[in-house]
Amino acid sequence: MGLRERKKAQTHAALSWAAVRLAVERGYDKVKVEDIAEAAGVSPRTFNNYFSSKAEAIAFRHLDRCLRIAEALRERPEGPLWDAVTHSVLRQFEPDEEAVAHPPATDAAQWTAGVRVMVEEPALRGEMLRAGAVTEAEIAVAVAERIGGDAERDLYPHLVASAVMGAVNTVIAHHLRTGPSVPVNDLLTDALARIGAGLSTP
Amino acid sequence: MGLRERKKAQTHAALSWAAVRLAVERGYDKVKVEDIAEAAGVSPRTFNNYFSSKAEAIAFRHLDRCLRIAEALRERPEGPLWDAVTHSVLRQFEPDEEAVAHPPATDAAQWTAGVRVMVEEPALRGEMLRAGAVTEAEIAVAVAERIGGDAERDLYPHLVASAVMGAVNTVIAHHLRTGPSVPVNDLLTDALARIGAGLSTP
DNA sequence: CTAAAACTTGCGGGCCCCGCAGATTTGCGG
DNA sequence: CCGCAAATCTGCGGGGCCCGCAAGTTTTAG
Repeated sequence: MGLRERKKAQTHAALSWAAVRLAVERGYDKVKVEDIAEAAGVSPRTFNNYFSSKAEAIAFRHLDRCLRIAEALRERPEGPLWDAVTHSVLRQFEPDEEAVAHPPATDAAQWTAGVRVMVEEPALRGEMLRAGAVTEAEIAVAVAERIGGDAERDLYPHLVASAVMGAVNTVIAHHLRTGPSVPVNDLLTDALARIGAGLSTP
Repeated sequence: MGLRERKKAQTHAALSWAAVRLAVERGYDKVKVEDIAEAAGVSPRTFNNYFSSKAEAIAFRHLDRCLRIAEALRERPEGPLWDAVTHSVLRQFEPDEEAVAHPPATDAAQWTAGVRVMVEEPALRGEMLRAGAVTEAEIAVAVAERIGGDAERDLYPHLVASAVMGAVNTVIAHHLRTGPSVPVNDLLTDALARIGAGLSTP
């Protein structure tokens, strides 16, 4: 990868992390695109060369994490489908090197509180759901590859993908509602097992 | 219901139907809020008293249809859960009296083509997914009521709701992709049966 | 009939997002 | 090391969206 692409990736990341941090700290609509651009060290105009909206910049962190599920699924083409799915999902909920490096500067409680408020923002919810939908399409393709189907014509891969993302989203929401009394991993494992029970390969 | 509320409901419907019709005919970003307001016979300012964004006005038709699923589910508290779910979903895909009355003026093929283009619009996708999420919450409450659980604390109702909406969304997407070669009802019945198999009451 | 409550509308303003064109930086052979 | 072509950054300008506010108008209730 040349210097050019590396710089681009850096700016991309810097912008999205800055967007998340500021929105969590101050609240979504008290952050101007100008602020995000400044925090990332680029001009306001450049912001929109990287993201087509403020919400997209924030949701990009979510998209990035979700897409790794599909990626992990591709890298694990052996074994039963639902084992691979469960493993691929769980892996994305381990502590992340990049995550701990980027958005510190607040204690955990205050941070989660800020996140809870932020994800209520309608524009943001829509954008995050869209990220989930993009991921779903990727997972569907990965599943189709694995079982030798066609993501264009068959319903089954999309059904699986939808079930997976549904379980993930539901568990995340449940976790944000009820707090960390039950480990996320256990919830995910349980949810995926239930959902997967009805979706054995046709 | 007083005159006041009836007029409000009328304006609400007029605005959303006009928004859909214009967006399908001309394309999302060639429709200005001003146009929608004019088509519904109100001032541009009034539009935003009813909807907080252009996308929301269009997606409202989708939201309305989806919410009827939860409503139907409540009205059918007897029998096995998944029978009731399947029945409630299928009912919303019958021809609709209001639907045939409002957006005519084009042949079916051209209309679906327009819809296909429209739903690609990112802002709109997000808003429609958000409508699905709102519905999901409603369904979760309905399911919790039915099985005597608590939508606030239990995961299961949300898991069911997510699975239902996932199946519905997936089937709709599949139908838009592949055309009307297979009846939607059959796809829905099949998808719900598969999904439901893993989610019998815990 | 009258007063309060609810709704509509125009105005003003802030912000977002994008097209365009000129300056700047990077990649690549010579 | 040089200089050119391509990619990128930036400022400017503008269209459009959305909302608060303060009349003006309609509906409701007593």
